Amino acid sequence: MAKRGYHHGNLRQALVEAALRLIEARGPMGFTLTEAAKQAGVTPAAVYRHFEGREDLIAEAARQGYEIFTDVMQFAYEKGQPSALAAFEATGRAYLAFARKYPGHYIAMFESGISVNRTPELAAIATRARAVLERAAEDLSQHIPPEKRPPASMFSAHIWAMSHGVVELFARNSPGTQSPFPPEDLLETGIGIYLRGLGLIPPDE
Amino acid sequence: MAKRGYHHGNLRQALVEAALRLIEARGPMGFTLTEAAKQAGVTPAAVYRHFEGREDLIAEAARQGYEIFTDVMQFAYEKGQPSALAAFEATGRAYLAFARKYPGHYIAMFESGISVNRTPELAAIATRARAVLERAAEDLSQHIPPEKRPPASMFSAHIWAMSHGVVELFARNSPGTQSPFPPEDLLETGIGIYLRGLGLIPPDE
DNA sequence: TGTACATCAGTGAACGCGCGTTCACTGATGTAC
DNA sequence: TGTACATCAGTGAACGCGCGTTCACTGATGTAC
Repeated sequence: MAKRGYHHGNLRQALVEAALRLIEARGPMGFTLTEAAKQAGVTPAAVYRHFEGREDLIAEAARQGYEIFTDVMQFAYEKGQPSALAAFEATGRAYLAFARKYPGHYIAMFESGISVNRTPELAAIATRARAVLERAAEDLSQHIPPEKRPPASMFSAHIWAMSHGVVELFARNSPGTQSPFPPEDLLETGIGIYLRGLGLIPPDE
Repeated sequence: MAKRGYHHGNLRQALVEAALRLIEARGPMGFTLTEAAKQAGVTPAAVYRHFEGREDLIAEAARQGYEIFTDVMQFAYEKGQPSALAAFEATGRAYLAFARKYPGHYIAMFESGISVNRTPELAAIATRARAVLERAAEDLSQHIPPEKRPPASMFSAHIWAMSHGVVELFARNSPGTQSPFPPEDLLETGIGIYLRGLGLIPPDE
C-alpha cells in the first residue's frame, strides 16, 4: 500500500484505513485528519481531493463498517438456518465477533457521534443491518405462542442492547471495568438465560 | 452562583458544574478547559488553582457522578427490601434513571475515556457502586437452586450490560438509533424476561 | 512511435483559530497585634 | 478599633502547538492525432 511516486494509486481507501487505525488507537476524537494524511504518506491538503473534510472521512469509515457488519450478521443468520434458534444465537455471537475484529469500524459506527442519517447511503446500510437482526428475531418469535409473544422488534432491541453493553463495558481494554468472565461467555450465557425467559429453551438445559 | 468580585467563592464546584454542562452538550471530547473557565466567569489560568489540568477536572466530575450513582443505587436497593426481587428490579430502574437525570455525569463516567483507576478515590467509589449491584444480585441468587445458580457477579454483569446498552443505544437523542419503545419499558421488559429465564419469576406472569 | 495537450491528483506554504499550560503579577481577604 | 502583613485566589499576557482548511501551483498520467 506504499505510495508509488507522485500519484498514490488508491489514496481514498488508504485514508480510510489510516483513519480506522487511528480511531482504534486514539478514540473517535483523538483522530485527526492531518495524522491520517501523514500515515497515508500524503499532505493534509490531498485529503480534500477525496473527501469533503474530516467528518466525511469518518462517515465513510462508518459506512464501510456497516457494510461489513451487515454481511457478517447476514452470513451468521444464514449459517444458523433452518433452525430459528441457531440462527438467532449465531447473529448474537457475530455481533461481538465483529466488534472484536473490527474495533475501528465499531467505534466509527457507534462511538464517533456521527449520525446515521448523515447521508442516505449510511442510513440505508444501517437500516439493512438492523433488519437482519430483526428478521432473526421475527423467525424466532414464531415459536412463541401468539398470546405471550412480545414484538420481535422489542426483543431484537434487548439483544442488541445486551450485546452492545457487553462490548462497551467488558470487551474494551478499559482498565478497571474488567469482568472476571470472558465477554464471549458473558454474552452467550446472557442470551441463553434471556431466551429461556422467552420459553424458547427448555428450563432444564 | 455568579462570581462575587475578585474572589469567586466556590470556583472549584462551579468549574465542575460548568464541565458537566459542557460534557453533556458537546460530548466528552468537545469539552474544553477554556470554555469551562469562561462559563464560570473566570480566566483559564484560574482553573489551575483547583485542578492539575483538564483531565483532573473531568476525573472529578466522574468521581462526583459515581458518588451520586452509588447513593441512587443504594437507595433503590434498600427501598426494595425485604424482597430480593423488588430490590434487584429497583436497582435496574435506578440505573436508567441516573443516566437520564445526570447525563453529564454519566458521560464523564462511562464515555470520557478516563480510567477508573486514575486515582484511588475514583477507584474506590467505582468499586462501591459495582458492589451495590452485586449485592442485589447475590441476594437474588439465594432464591435459585444452588445446582443451577450462575455466579452472582455474572448476572449482575448481564444486567449492567443490558442497562448500559439501552442507555447508549436508545436513551440518547442520537437520531436514527431510536427504537419504537421507550427506554424504560425496554429495560423493564428485558430484565423481566431475563429474570424469568433464571426461574425467578413464574413463566405465566 | 512520437508529440501536444488536457486532466487531475498531490504539493507546500500559508491562514486563523482555539487549545492547554506557564508565569510574574495584583487585588482581596483574614489574622496578629 | 485600627494598622501591618501574610496568604492566596484570580489576572492577563504570552508561549508553542497542532488543528482543519484554502489556494495557486506542479508534476504525472492518459489520450488525440
